[in-house]
Amino acid sequence: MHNAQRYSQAFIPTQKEVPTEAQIPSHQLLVRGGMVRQLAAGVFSYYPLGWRTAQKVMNIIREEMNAIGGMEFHLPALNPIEIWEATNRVEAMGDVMFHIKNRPGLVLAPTHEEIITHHATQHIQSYKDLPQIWYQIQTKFRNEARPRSGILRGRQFLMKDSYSMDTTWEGLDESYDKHAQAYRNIFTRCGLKFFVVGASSGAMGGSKSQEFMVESEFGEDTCAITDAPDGGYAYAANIEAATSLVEKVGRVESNPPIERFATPTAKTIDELVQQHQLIEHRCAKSVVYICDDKPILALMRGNDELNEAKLQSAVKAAQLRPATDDEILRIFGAHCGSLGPVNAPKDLLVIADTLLENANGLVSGANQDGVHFKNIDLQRDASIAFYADLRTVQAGEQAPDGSGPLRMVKAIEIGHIFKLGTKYSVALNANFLDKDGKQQPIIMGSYGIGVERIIACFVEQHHDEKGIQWSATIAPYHVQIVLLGANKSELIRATGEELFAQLSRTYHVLLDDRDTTAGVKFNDADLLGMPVQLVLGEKNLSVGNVEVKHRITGERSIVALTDLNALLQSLLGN
RNA sequence: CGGAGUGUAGCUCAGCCCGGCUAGAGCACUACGUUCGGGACGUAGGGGCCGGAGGUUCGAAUCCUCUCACUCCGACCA
Repeated sequence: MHNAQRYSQAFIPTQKEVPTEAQIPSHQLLVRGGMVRQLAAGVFSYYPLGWRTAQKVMNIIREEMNAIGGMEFHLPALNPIEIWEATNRVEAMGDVMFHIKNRPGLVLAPTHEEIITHHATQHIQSYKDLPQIWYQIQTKFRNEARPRSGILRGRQFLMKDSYSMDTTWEGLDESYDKHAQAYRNIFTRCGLKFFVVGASSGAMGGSKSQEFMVESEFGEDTCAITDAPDGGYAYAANIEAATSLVEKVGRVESNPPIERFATPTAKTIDELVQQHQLIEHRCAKSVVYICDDKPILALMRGNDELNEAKLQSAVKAAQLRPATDDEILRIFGAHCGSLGPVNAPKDLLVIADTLLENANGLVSGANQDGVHFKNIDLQRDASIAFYADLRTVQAGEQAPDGSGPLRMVKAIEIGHIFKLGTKYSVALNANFLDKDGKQQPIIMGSYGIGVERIIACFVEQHHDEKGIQWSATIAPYHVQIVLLGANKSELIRATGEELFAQLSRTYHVLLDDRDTTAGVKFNDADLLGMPVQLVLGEKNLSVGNVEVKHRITGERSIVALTDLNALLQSLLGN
């Protein structure tokens, strides 16, 4: 990478106006700083400054991947469709996969599990060939229905993905853990504040998976987190998995027999509570879902919200959806305001949230319009197939590890690690001979990082009203030298040249030698956001001093030229 | 893919309802001069198929139809 750049010869098209298509700060600043430019929806050109940062991020990734034994590949974006058909993913991807119109046998690769596995099939023969970690940092193509948020969600994007291949499940665990640590190193070196959550593996197949997340109001996932005293995160979980410490409803001492009562105008829990002076937590709400074509009644505490993902894993359903009003009427003979676990249809699966475990003294619908039961004892009066955690946690509840009240935040996924298992190796016959001469499928893992998301998330986390505040690790340049009145002062010109030459031996330096006013240069410097600005002006320089501005803290100090190197070292950590 | 909105100069926008001289402003750009430590000022300039196609009309940036693109909300999201 070129270490020394004169601004007067560079292509850095900055602009004052915020582009209308850019809606979020990172997108706005990257465009205003002349780093990226949108070409079409979800498609971006990287201009030289933006590309430098992208390359620095990719180099950090590369170093950390190499450190865990990764081998870098360069794989084709054009893929034969047959390979994707072998794993059924043409169908699974559906519209997300780009197909080539005038060459129907080819598709654009949305990821590379198939291609990697294909090459493994060709070359991996023996357990002696394993383990391997293969990775690539390349452009992927996904026909997103709605690209948005600048480079956060595009139709073509830079992604690092790696694939581990092991002979044993223990080996997979090791490869997975290596990646988990490498990812922490990568995001930390890039200067991101992030957290890790467990995740469902979704359509990828496989078992364990974790997502690396960055808190952002522009995120597409919701997570429950608690803050740690050190400024990091203590507890973190996707809302689909998050739990909290909430007291169970439990049992009350007096346990009279079940009793019907009329509730003609109570259709909701709130109305029920209000009209009949009940305790909300002792009302049991019935929610009906159709899970793989079978109806299921899920019993929730009061106004607790059911989480579909939790329900799905509790009943191990491939598909599920809320039952329609018609279906409910047909199944229960009552409308949805009056459903309950007592006298439920015979073959109906009834499950309940763990907060209701063995509770009594409950109120719930009687499966007859306008009628509820009170004094329900779930042990005595209902037949609950099993209890499971089904409820969505609420902000303010205590985290399960006791680390404080939960905050609900939006988050952006910047990395994802999976234990894939043998899905792809089996489908594509990627086998090896073990020590006993037996053929076994390779045990795989798959690990992705969104390169551009790192950049966008970094800018989201590190900017002010003037511009970006790069960390030294991924800044396009470390130092921006601002020459003031160089056309009038030989001293400034000469000193500038000298510093430029000298500093670029150690740092990446941008020399603002343009013939323009100080204000323009200062504002561009703040917008571009190099961590250190060196301001060379007549007054300071005439007594052997320069001004050093630390972009991140905004701190300025006047130092003697002779002390400059020491200060730069402390600011840039080099 | 459903709903909403926007397309006029490199960028941000006005003009459109209510059709009418050569289509405007600010920023940016060019030249000259004055400025020169926080987006300076003056003077003079260059730059437009008013997203595209069709229609209505004596006349369309403006009205109608179709189409394309982009943005937002939703659905979707390894």
